[in-house]
Amino acid sequence: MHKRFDHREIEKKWQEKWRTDGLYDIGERDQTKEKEYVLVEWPYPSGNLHIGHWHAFAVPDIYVRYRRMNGVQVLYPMGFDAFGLPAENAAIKHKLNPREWTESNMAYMRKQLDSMGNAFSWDKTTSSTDPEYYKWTQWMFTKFFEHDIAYRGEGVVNWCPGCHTVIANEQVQSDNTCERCDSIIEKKKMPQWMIRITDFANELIDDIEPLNWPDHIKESQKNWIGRSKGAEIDFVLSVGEKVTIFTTRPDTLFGATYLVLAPEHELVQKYKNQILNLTEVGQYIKTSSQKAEADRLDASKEKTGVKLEGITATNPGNNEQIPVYIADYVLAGYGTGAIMAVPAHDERDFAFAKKFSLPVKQVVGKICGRRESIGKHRTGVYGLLQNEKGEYLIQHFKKHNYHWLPGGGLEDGEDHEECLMRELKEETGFSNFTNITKLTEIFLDYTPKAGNESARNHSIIYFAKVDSSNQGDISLTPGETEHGLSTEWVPPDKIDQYLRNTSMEERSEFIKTAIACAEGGNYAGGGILLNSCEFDGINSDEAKVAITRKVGGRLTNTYRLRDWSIGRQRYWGTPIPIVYDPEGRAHPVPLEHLPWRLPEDVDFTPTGEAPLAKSAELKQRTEELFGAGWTPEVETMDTFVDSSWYYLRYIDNHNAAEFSSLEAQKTWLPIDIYFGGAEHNTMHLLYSRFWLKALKRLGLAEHAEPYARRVNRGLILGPDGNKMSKSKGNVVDPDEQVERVGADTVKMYLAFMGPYGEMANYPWDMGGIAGLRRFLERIYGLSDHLKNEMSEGEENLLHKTIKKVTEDIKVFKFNTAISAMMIFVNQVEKTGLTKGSYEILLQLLAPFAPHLTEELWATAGKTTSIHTCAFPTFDPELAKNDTVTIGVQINGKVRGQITVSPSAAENEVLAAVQATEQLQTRLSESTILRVVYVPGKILNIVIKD
RNA sequence: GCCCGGGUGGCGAAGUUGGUAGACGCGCAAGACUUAAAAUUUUGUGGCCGCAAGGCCGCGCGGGUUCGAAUCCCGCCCCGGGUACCA
Repeated sequence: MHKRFDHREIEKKWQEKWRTDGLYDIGERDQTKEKEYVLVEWPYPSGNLHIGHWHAFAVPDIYVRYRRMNGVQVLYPMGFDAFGLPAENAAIKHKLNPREWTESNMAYMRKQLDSMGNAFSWDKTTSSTDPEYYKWTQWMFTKFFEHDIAYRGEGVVNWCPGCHTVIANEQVQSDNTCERCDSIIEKKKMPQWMIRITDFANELIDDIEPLNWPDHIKESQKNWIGRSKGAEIDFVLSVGEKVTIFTTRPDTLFGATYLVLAPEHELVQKYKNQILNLTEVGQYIKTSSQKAEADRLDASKEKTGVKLEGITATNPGNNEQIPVYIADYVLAGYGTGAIMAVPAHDERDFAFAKKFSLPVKQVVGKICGRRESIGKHRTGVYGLLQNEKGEYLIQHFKKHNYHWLPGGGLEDGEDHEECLMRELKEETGFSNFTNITKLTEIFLDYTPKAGNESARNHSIIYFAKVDSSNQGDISLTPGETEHGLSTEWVPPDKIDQYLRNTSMEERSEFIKTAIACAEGGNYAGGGILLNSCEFDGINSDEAKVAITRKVGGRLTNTYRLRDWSIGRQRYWGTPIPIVYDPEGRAHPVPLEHLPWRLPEDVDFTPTGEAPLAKSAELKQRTEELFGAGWTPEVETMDTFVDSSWYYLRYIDNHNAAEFSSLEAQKTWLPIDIYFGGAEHNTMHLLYSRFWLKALKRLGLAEHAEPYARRVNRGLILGPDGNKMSKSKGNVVDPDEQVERVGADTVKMYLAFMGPYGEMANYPWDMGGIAGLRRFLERIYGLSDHLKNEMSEGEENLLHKTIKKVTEDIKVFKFNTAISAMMIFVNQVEKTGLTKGSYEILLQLLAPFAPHLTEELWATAGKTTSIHTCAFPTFDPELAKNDTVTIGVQINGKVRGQITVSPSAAENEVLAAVQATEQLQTRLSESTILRVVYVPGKILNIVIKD
């Protein structure tokens, strides 16, 4: 019978002791120790800690404690991101002050956070609503304003005509109506405070590469920024004005058969008197302003648009007159808000052209090729095309697990080129390849795993010269195949999909077709132009430059990323520290008047006016400080601004003279690990990365990147497997759980659910948590099993356990670390353990169950905290196994097992297998063709019956 | 729609430089203890066939490569996150 422990008493006792001892306060930087800055996303004080907060804060605490036990000075701060909409909504609903609501929430949540027993560095805390915090948010804004990083610009907002105010996307219902008044929401351009984040777009893309982040997050960030190389080209309209379009495909200029402007494009308003169908156009503009952006871009939805009657444009390539449309698949905020439409080479343009019966003119050829599977060691794709000099471009795309073989298996004495020539002859039936030259190798975007460099994906391009006398049998029309009209280049990884229905028998015919089709162009950036006057026959990459130059265009990058609109017509946020002089010019509020306090005399119920506009005190304050006729800015800042620099305040939270000294930054930055949820992988990470770069540009920061490493956690679901929500009634209250089974159990259960660094979803399971409680109870009773002598295998198991726990904590696989300790306990409960082993187990467990282990440590007679001990180390020799059981396969199927020494040689193992009665019978009547032996893993015997 | 993830027993999962699929925990079943229950404890537990030995099938679905595939390649399906004023 196990002793049960009283978690309520133990946890309370030790939390108080740790607090009075200041055990976790970080204090000054201790230069004798390595530093580590572990950051978790600061919570919004919604009023109640939920189980997701536990998952976010208590599980990384395991790592923090582990590192401290390794002698590292680990900064693990916590604070509150306390401005935001929910406080204002609660205030409106319950007629309270947002500050009171927020502060009482923070006080309550602080108690809840304390109940975790985490090793938080509370001496470094801060909160975004603290005037000493937002003072610096404001100061940085004024610096950005002075350096033109912050500016007054135009932004697109959700405008509710009913409430007469801007509303959040979240407040827009799925039918595009306002959640408060059900009016239809309109997109509206309004003057906005903007941050010039696009100025940093290149740095934000380029600096991300060296970071120790998961590739998928880097990918998300890059995609969000969406850099595309292209060109701006001016088209002259019949009204005499130029319109600048952006295109990523200037090489297709000659295929532009119409022009499309975003409905919001300024020229539409400017020349509305020239538009003959203005009523129809006006109607369309209104309708599209009422559509969500995602709907406008939805490729599956039918394209809409209206022709601007009375206006045409001149294609600067060929001087053709082409019609001008407005269509909402073109966005005002991307590129220049105007495009040249090339239906032959853009899917969206093609769909639009089909609907409006516009001409489609192809100006590059199409992809040709076929998937091959020849012989044992290769599979690949050939693409062939011909340029104007009568040369064939042959592309061979190859993906193989073992190694890359250009063109396939080399025969004796053959080099790569000879090999490819031979195979091309065999495969195509053409015998007239006379010369073949490797042009270039392309490494596809793929990172080889360590030690396996040969396995990367290649594409290799060869030029093959062909005797031109033998081309009579190639005659097909470019652009036409059984696959229909091609409207885009097909990238290498889509070739399989494109060609999958082609059978092996058609091979020779297909490749002939491919060669013929290739008279037009190709894919992968090397296309050849058609129907483009003097550019015919030129490679499309060259044509991009040449055509842009010819028509006076400019090669540019454009970004999907838009400048950051930070103004909010809300009360509960950091006031934008700007005042306007009587002439309406904006001036930053100088440092001596910061913090520019949020006024208290405000009615924040929505009336259509920004809440701060209603403050008499703010008006008066402005006039007093700056003079009569001066007026305050009445907008507050997006809360993403507050959370863009909180990690800088943590490290210097009492500094009254600076937001964060360079000294503190040198000491603590960069953040070594930033734990957080996937929901912040794009916007928050991008904004905060930007913020530091902007500070650095102004000489206010030391580093260019804040987060050296990013780790995502999964999501905790309700017991029913759905996302927790009050309406579903599946919310798990952590306080109840802690009361019932204790903080250590809750923490360990969350750690045990699955690997921490993976973005899976984990349903909460009441039975599962009971299992962890049982485990801790067994630990509590383990001192009954103490004995003086080591049992057989105890030392080996102990060292294996230390090894496993150590290795797993380092990679945040707390689940398997716990499982290793369970295996240890399962064993020693049967055989007993020495006091030494027992104490090491407690130390291993200390980061996971800090209260219980501290209690047992004290019970064992120790007078100092277990959390100040060094983490146990293992001896690799003692952790080794002297035998290993491997699987025996026959023709790839497992037919038995055999226990051998890990270092046994293949012939020894094979002999042992042949001596085994059970396997002998299977082997005796057969011929062994091949034996594959992987030491420590398997022995596979390939036989023929 | 677009971008990024995830999918392995009844459940959470382990196992990924390709090498015995299901460690550990939950649940379930049977036994011990108990007047009984709870708690505790022992044993068993992927599915199908078989008394057993053993066999066949199994990692969302369909193909492929390989002596060998959860793992690599191609094509799909379902679920989750983000989508710029929720934080």
